[in-house]
Amino acid sequence: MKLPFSYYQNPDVLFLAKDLLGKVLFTEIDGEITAAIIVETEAYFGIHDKASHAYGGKRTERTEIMYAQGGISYVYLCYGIHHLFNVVTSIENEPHAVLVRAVEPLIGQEIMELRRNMPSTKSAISSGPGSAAKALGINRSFNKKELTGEEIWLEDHNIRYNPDDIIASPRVGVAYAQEDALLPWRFFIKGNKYVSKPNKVE
DNA sequence: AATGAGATCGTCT
DNA sequence: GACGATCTCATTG
Repeated sequence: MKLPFSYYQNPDVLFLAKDLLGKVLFTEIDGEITAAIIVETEAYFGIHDKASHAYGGKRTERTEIMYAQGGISYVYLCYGIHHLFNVVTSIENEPHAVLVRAVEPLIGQEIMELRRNMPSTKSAISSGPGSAAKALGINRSFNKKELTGEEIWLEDHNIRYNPDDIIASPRVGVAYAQEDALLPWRFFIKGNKYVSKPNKVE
């Protein structure tokens, strides 16, 4: 059930960003399990991607984890408020990553409702990278965790989408990346209500 | 429905 | 000292 470490070693981050759609992201915190289906992702293409924190081969204390081999989490604080969860992918020294931008609550919805202070029927409960992470209880302490561990992991529940229902569009909030901001490296499930607002076209 | 501003802090220059 | 891979709420731009 749990996705094996080898799954994340795939060097094709664009493939993985699409393939992660439909996979189920679990967290266990103080014995409380929550899980949600990934319905929106973005690929960050290592050192050649102006939108990536690792652009140009930049290595800092924060970005170092992106250079690890795939199968580790990269969680960082954005705008001083939100924790954004990424899946580090590919081989060592190839700092590819996939940002999880939206999830559909599956297990432990009552717990997510408490964390987000809203009913799980509202799409805003886990729409957008900051909200999705918060619904699953992901904060900075989840940085650099093995995704095959006991605190955070992914499972394949055999949820499959029709290729026609997977939409590719430009990534959100990366205007500073100039021409790379136009690359269609955001992937989401057509019609899924938890997909985040920007450019939500069908 | 759309727009705008404020919140808030770790990281890097 | 400046700046975000954002979200929410208030206003009506």
